Amino acid sequence: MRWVVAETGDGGARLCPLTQDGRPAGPVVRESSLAEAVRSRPEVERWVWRSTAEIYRRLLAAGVRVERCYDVEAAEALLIGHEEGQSGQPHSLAAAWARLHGLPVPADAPARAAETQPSLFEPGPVPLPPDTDEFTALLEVYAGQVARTARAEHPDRMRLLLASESAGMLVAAELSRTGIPWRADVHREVLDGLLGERFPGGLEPRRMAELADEVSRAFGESVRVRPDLPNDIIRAFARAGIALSSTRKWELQQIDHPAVASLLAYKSLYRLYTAHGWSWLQQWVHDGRFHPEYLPGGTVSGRWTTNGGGALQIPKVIRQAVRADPGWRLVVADADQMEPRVLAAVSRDGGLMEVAGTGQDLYADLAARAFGGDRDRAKLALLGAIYGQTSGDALKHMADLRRRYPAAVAYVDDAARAGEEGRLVRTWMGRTCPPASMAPPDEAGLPQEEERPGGYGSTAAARARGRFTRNFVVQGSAADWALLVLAALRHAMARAGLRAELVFFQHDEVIVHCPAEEAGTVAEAIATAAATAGRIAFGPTPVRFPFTTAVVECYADAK
DNA sequence: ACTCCTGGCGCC
DNA sequence: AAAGGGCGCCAGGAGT
Repeated sequence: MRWVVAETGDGGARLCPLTQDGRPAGPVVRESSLAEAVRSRPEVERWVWRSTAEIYRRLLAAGVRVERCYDVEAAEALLIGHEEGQSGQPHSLAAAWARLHGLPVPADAPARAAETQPSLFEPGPVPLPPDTDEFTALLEVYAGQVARTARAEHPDRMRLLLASESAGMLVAAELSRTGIPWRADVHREVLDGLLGERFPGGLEPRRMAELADEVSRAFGESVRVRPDLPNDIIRAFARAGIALSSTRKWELQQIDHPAVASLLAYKSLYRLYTAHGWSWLQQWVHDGRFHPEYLPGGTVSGRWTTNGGGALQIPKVIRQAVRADPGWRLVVADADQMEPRVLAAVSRDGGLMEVAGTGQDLYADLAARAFGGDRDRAKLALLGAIYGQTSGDALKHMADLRRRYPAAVAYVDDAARAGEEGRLVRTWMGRTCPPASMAPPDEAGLPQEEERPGGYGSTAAARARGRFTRNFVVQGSAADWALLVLAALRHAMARAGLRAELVFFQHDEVIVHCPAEEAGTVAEAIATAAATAGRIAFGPTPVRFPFTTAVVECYADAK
């Protein structure tokens, strides 16, 4: 049975059981401790509450684990996007309640700044009107959501999406609390080795200063050229007779000039220094763990983001600092060619399903069947189809692909056309892209083309939106599937009573930290979770979702 | 002092 | 060889 629970502000809670359609199925109980109220009711199948990030954080701190929940604010975001194409509209309980009653909708609270220490000025939830209590509002909004879900385009898939988004919220809260094992001493060794020693007074570390000098010298001028200022670099190359439109790496690599090598080396170190240097370590790693704050559904496509710490952009060289505890291992598992396999499953293209029905390297298989054995070309073609690439050999490859896998290409082409015409697209489970009017894509620098009324016409903006929606249906459906993997893995690990802990998630990759003797069981659980997720998300499908799994002591050794 | 924007690059 | 989708983060610079 489902129960709804709301905090009362004094550490207590109000709660009651719910009927199938979301109305009270018993008396409302008031308890003095939220944690005790939940802990003492293990028979509750799913807890309905306002916000997992807030309530579950407190429950975890009190040592209370929950198996399933329904996050009303997360559900509101998905439902409002599905119904009205208003992704990004306010989705707080207060906003949902106001919409229900036809009242002015309050804005969401601003995103909390990333901080390692709790702030004195936690913004807290968006307040309800003074004469409305949270419990009542929660009941009304939830019952409304149950009814709205039944009216979705695919109610069963929408229910699944709401449940898995909520599961993601539970996983995120647990991940943030657990953190990633992080050896600050190893991290410092890497920094010392690559960047050299630091000097007092906020100066650049030695190696960066040396490279900056080399860059200046290579231009052979008396003026100093600062490699961290793109304008400086472009002007210096211009004086040397080389015209650049930017200082991007791929553009610099094209030119022949003695400054290029040092400049590229500097940029690489600069990046490391600013993004994952000593101050990052100081700010984010405590007691041997890195605790990023995960935000499930932080992107429109359903991928997660993190708030501060850049947890989803950990550079390869820094991964040496991620080490298992003594006697423990890291089980590092990433889904093989997740997005092409998802495309096969959602488009139901016969040929592509057949290729994706093997556990083998999908690109190699694809290459053997359609690209004369050229794996790189096959990979490029398929990713180009998903990303909307239009240049280079992409168009020629698209033609090959379209002949061979017509339904798959038609699926993404349809999504692109919908986007260009200003329509909405959805993932397989019903996550919906933002409406065209909200975020008109902007292709700065391109000549403006005539715009037809009522849409983008065939402008650069229209094509950009087409690329976005083309990608959305694949990336988003993959994100939906990944949520189900996480949920299934979480349940399996809990059922098995392991000491293993999930410590990292990044789009198509999970890391589990576990005693060495549990590693085999964990690896099996991941494979099972992947298959389960595929079946639940897409129904019966020949498509397989293999993971590459490595059992290592150090994250850097996984690939 | 602050906020916002941009360039660049890390990850998927 | 060339530059397509989603992000976060940092530093510098412009604007206030």
